[in-house]
Amino acid sequence: MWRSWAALRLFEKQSVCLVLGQRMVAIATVAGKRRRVRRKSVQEEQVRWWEEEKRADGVKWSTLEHKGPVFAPRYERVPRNVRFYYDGKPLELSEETEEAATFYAKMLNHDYCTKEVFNNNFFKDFRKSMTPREREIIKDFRKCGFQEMFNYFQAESEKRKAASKEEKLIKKNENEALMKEFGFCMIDGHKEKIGNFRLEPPGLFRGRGEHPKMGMIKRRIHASDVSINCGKDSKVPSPPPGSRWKEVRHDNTVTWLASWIENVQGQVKYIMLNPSSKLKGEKDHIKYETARRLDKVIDKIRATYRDEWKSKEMRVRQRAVALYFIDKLALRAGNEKDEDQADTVGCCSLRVEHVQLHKELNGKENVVVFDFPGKDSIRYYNEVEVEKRVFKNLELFMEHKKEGDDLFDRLNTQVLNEHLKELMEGLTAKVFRTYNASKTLQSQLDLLTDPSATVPEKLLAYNRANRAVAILCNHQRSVPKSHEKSMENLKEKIKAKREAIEKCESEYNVSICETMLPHAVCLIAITPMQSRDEKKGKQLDRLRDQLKKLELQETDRDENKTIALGTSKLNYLDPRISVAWCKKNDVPIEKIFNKTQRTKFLWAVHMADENYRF
DNA sequence: CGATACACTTAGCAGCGGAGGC
DNA sequence: GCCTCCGCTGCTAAGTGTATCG
Repeated sequence: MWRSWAALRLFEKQSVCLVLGQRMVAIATVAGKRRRVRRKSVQEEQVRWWEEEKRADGVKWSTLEHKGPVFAPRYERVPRNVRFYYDGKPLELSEETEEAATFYAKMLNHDYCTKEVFNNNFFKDFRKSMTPREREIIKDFRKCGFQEMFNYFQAESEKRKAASKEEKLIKKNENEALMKEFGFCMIDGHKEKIGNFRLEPPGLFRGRGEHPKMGMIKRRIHASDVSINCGKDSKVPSPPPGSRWKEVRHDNTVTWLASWIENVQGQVKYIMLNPSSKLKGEKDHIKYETARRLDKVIDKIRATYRDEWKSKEMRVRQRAVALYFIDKLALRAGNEKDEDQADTVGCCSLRVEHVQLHKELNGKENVVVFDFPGKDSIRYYNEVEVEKRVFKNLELFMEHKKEGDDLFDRLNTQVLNEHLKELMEGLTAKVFRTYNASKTLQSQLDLLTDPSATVPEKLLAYNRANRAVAILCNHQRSVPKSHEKSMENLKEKIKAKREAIEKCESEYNVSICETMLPHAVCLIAITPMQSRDEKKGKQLDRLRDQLKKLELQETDRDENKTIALGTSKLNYLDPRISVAWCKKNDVPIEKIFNKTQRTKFLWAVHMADENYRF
């Protein structure tokens, strides 16, 4: 029934090996029948944490040992003939200044360099990095010439691409060696993959949207900036020769291995484990279990907030309307933000200019038009028909307010979350997003899956269900540069395939006619004739299959051009729903989860059978 | 009580490598 | 065998939410 169990098992093993960083040799015969997997060493498989007891509160691990982070490669000066120009003339720069100049030069063909804020911020920091003499000369950004440096880096990049196989292999091996040494840690006796074991290299800060700090220089991180977290009795990672860590601590109530403070925004950055790790997997599992608990009380919560639309207290009304938006539209909570960040909002931080009320719009009544920059400055635009009571409340909330005023002036995320905590243990605003996303996937799959369909058809159904979630969560992407072209190519291919089918059909008909010749003539030839027919018939079937697949691909790609499916798959959809769907519908899991996703969701593959329901 | 610090999840994008078409 | 293009992966910014501070 489940054809791919064997394949799935194999995948698990591969994933496990990947996680453990072991070498494995898989031998496959030509027929693919005798498949043996040999391990170099017998080591424990990945922790089956989902079969273990939960740990006492707050403590995240007992032992933790690692090698510390990998530092960014040190700066190498550009060749002497690659020069920075000022006012049309070459100008020799000190090492530090030159490095800063290369940050900008590398981005010369980027959109960022057309933005005034970016250029101003860069130039300000650029001047800070200069020697007094340089600062005396370089006073006007418009007189700076980065082109030669830019050309140099382009050429270097071309060179790298054109490198020989051997050179590339050497690079690859070096990388793997680094990964092997620094990419893993030992935690509670198990080897686990680290997520980001390299410190962020210096460069220019690339904020999203209209970020006031874009273009500022993100400085190089040294050992003296880095805090290390590891087990008390473990070997402390060694800093580069001649340097010391900022601090070494042994805090087992947190999950990070190293941290530093980034200079542009003053935020703490961390080195943490890969999503495949027990620590992350457990947390992920809990997240979905919380969302499932919400399912049990959601009717009551909805009834309550509808009731509260009528409350005497403005505070309660606002809370109830906000919660309705969060539930119905999957809006984010909307924490307050500082002035020195891009101006984006979520539910609680909506301002009056972000919503428009229409008694009637396009044949719908009581329409609220949302139009605001959300996370990552992605535009949220939605025309929503709402209950009359909500509409009336919004009119009330907006009374006597001007642009820039908060829509929900008696509400913030802390207040909202405190209220939610009363309704259900562990309930916060973001649980609604997880809940509605997973719930939507489940119901859409139920709706769209035809059990008798082919695998490609089922996959289209799955993608459409996934897409419904991505739309709900407003997971957008910019239309890929190559979209137009790739659609054309696909159409071309489809045309060609149709022609091939026509051709094949006519040939098939001819050969059918041939077999209808008088028996006597055919007797001797019957075997070859039949096989030729069979061959044609099979070819025709295959071509038709291919055509169908292409057509499905066309639909899928076009529907997907501005929608990103990955984010919801990775962060919002209970993977057990997908696993169960695959098992039930005989779709190989690798058709919907790539290798990374399978490693991250290994727990779900084990936990869910075909009857799992969210 | 509001501000700030901290920890951790969620997000889109760029660059790269390898599969698949010619 | 070469080239194109597409998906994967790494990167790091930008959110959420709780704890702690003053």
